[in-house]
Amino acid sequence: MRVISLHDTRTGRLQVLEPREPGKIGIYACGPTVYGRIHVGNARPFVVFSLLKRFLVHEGYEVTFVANITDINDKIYAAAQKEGIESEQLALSMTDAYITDTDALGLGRPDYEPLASQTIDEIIELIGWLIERGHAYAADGDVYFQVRSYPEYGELSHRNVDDMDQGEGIDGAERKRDPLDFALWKARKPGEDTAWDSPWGKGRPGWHIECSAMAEAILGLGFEIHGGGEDLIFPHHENEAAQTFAAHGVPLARMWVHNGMVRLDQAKMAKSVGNVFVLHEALEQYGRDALIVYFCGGHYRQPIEFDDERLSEARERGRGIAEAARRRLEPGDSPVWSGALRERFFDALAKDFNTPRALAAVAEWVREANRSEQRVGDRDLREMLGVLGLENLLDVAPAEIPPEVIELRDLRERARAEQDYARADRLREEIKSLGWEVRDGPEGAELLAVR
RNA sequence: GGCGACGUGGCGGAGUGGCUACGCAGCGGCCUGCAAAGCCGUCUACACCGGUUCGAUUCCGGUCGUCGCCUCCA
Repeated sequence: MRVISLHDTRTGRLQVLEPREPGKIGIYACGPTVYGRIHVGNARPFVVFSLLKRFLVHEGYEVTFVANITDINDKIYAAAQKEGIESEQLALSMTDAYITDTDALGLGRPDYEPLASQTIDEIIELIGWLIERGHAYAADGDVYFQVRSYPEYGELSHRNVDDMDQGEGIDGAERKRDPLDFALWKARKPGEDTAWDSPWGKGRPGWHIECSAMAEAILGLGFEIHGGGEDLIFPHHENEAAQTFAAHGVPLARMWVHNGMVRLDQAKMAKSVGNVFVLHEALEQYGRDALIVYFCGGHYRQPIEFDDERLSEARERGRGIAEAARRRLEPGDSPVWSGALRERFFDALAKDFNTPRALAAVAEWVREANRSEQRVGDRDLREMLGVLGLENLLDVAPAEIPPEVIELRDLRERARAEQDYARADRLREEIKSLGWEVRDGPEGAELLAVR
C-alpha cells in the first residue's frame, strides 16, 4: 500500500491518511440541497469523491462512501411555494433528477445516499445530547446551538469568533441568546407543509445538524474523510464539527477535504449568483467523458473555469486516448516501459490526489503506445483509467458501417487505383456527408464515424 | 475590515532550491496523390520589488492584482 496523503483543511497541511481501523475508510461528502436541477459546480464533489473512492479501493482499502441529499430546507419550501406544489413533492422529484443527472456521469452511486427527512430520530437524539450537555437551548419551539459554550469553535475554518461580522437581522434573532448561535431545530412556521414531532414541538431540523446525524449514523464517529465544496467550510462544516464534538466529546471526522469552486465568467458558479450551467445540459453538449477529463484536468483544490474552450479541449484529450486504443492497443499485459508510468500515475494520486499529474502520465503512456510498431497490451492503461472512471475510452466498438457507405468507399478505392483523384476527393466528400470519415492507410481505407 | 487561497510559456495546467511536466492550439518536418490520424522537432514561462543563498519560478518580507468564505451555497 502506498502512503496516501491529502490536504486537511483543519490543520492546513498535507496529512497522511490513517484509518481508524486498518484497511477501512469512511468518506462523507456533502451533497446538494434538492430544490432544482444540479449544476456543474454541484457535480464536482460528486466526481472528486467518487474517484477518490476508486483510488482508495484500488489501493486495497475497503471504502464506504456516503453522499447525503438534503431534502429539508428553506429553499425547498420557497421553491415549492413558487411552483405551487408541495415541498415534499418538489424534493422528491428533484432527488430523482439528481440521481438521473449524476447517474449520467457513469461513475456509479455512493454506497449510501441518506436523506435528512429519514434521519429525524437521530437528529432529535443528537440535539437532545447537546441540550443535556449545556451546548444548546430551546426557545419557543426552536433549539439553538450555543456557540460560545464551545471554545474550539472556529478551529476548522480558522476564524476567531470575535472577528466575525455577526448579528445580521436573520430570523430567530430575538430568540437567540447570542447572534452567533445557529438553529438546530426550527419550529414550524406558517406555510411550511412538512413538520415532525419533537420534544420541542412540531418543526424541522436546521441546516447543519442533519449532516452530523447522518454521518454518525452511517460511518460512526471519527471517520476518515469528510468532504465537500470549499464554500461549505464555514459555516456548514464548522457547525457540524462543533455539534458532534460538543455532543460526544469525539471528533466527527479525522480529516476535512474540500474541493475548489467551478467558475463561470470568473465567478463561482452558484444558483444564488445566477451563473449556472446545469449538469444534464453539460453532459448532453460535451459527453460524460469530456466532463470527467475536464474535472481531472485541474487539481481538486483549485478553482476551475467552466467554458467551451476547456470542455472542448477535454473532449479532445479523451478522443486522443480512444484513438490510441483503436489503432494500437489490444487486451493483454503492457510492455516494460509501462511500469514507470503506471507508478507515476498512482504516486501522483497518492500525494493529495493529483489528477492533473496522473493525466500527464496517461498522456505519455498514450504517446508511447502510438509510437510502438506493434500492438500494445492495454492492461496498465486500463487499470489507470479505471481509477479515473475513464476505462470506457478503451472500449472502442467497431462501428456498423452502412452498405452504401462501403460501396462509396469501394468506388473511391477504384478511383484512387486509377489515379482519378478528383473523383476520389468528391467521393470522400460524399461519404463525409453521410457522417463518415475516410482515412487512407497502408492497409487500405478505413471508415470512421464522424462524432 | 477579518480569515484563507492563488498569480507559470498563445490558452489551460502540474511541479521543483540547480535537471524535459503534461495537454490543447500554432509552426516546421516525417508519412501521404490529397486529407486525416500518428510520430519527431519547435515555441524554453514562472506578476512586480527587495532579502536569504554559490544558485530561486521554487524559501522569507513587501507591493499590485484575482478569487473564495465571513449571509443561502457543492
